[in-house]
Amino acid sequence: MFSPREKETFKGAQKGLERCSQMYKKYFIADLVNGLDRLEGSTVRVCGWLHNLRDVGRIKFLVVRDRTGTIQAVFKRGCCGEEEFRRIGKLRLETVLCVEGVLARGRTREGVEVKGERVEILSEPVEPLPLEPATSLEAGLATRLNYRWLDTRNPWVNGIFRFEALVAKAFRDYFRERGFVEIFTSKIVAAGTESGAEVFPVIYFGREAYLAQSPQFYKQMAVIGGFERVFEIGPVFRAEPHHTTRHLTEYHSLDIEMGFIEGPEDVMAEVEGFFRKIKEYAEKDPDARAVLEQHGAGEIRIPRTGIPRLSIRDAYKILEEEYGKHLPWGEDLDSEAERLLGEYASKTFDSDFIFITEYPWNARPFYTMRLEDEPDWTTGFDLLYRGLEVVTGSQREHRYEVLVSNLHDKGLNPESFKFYLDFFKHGAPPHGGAGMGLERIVMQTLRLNNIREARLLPRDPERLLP
RNA sequence: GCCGCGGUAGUAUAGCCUGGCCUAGUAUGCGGGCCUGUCAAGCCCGUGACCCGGGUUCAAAUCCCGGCCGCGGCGCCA
Repeated sequence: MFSPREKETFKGAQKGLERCSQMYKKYFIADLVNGLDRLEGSTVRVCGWLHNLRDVGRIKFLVVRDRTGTIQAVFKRGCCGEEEFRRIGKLRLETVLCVEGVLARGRTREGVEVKGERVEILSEPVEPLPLEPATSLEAGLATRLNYRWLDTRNPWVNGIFRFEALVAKAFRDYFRERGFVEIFTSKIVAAGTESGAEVFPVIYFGREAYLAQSPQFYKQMAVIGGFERVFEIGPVFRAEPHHTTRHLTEYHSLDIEMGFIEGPEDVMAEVEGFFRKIKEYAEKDPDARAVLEQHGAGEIRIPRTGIPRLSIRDAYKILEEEYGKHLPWGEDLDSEAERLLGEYASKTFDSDFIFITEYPWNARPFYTMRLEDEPDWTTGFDLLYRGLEVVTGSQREHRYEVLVSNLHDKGLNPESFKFYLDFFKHGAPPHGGAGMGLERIVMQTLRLNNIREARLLPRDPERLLP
């Protein structure tokens, strides 16, 4: 804890707080840095957080930070009253303030500085900082998450979420362009989507309900309901007690579902188009480029000829022959196998991505369409991104009788899926779709080592706050 | 859920194996002082910690047990 003296000092700090005379912030710091030619010599107002303070006696340097960058303000003795000047040297880090002064060329990293004339304090910390944004990456992730509002002031951290927003935009833009309609489905549901997976129960006016673990059934309903092609960005909830670097109990799913397809290849083509869109945006958008650079992420590699496709049966062979890893025929891939196949794609195809297709029936949910002549195998596919599963999709079974028999085949009772089966009774086009993990895409693109980094407020089996 | 490792000032760490020399070291932050161009500024002074509970022992940060939390692996998944 903080010493009583420290606390006492901070209590006093609130006195003498100035009223803010002018709230609107006209320029971001990057605007000033980039607009030097136009703005040099004019009086500007820089608002943000006090990132650093270097007091060299009769000259004081304030580094002010906002979302877009940092800028140095210089205060020399005589710039303002003696008392004011003294007070500037005593400012605490992360004080929210506005500096007024003349924008000038300067011997700084940015090549710009503000000849400070006045400091307006908008808000001061009331206790010593538990985490310093400038160096928050030196702290453990748990500590950083406990003080996320300080952590996200760090540009490296903030960049993750600006990039995440761009991925979401790429998703919306791409699928709208492709004729998909955005839908918003309920997250309070009466039954779990896929048998076996853990759900969070909620009490719904005295009845048992669950948080949706996937919009799967509803996006299919929307296709059948005449929308033909739909997409959704929404939270999904999984009550699995994972302790790994790639699982969350709540994450954002990017879902698509499309009608009138010939096969799973039509879905894969759209998924691939979306990842090309991310690549395009990441390379075009200056902020995204800066974030990728700052994270040392490197380029997103998608072969010109297309993302390679590999049937899981061929994958078994490659794992056996190239890596000496044996998986029983018809088993799902484990995480090591996914990592190895990612490596294989990188080395063989110079690709960060590889589609694994025709997953075995016993590893896929009942609504997956099986291959016509090989019912032990399905139209189900995964997309591995740098060795991690980021997308799962398939053609769905749209024939009512086949769905019922598939349920039986899985040992499930069609009665408990009646509400879903009813969708298929009145004309359902052949369709398919995919679900993608937003945080996983961001994690892989920026090469983060824990998915919690890619989630503003992560939830895991232990963490429920902040 | 199972398995492994861990928990020391606000933060990050040293010390733990081999109990006593720990009045718990270091860096940074925080508080005070000096300094006319710093840019992870520098220098001086100060402040502040052994996760919780039980046990072993003359003696526990150190050894043992339980709990909570953290990091990671597995299963499962996006």
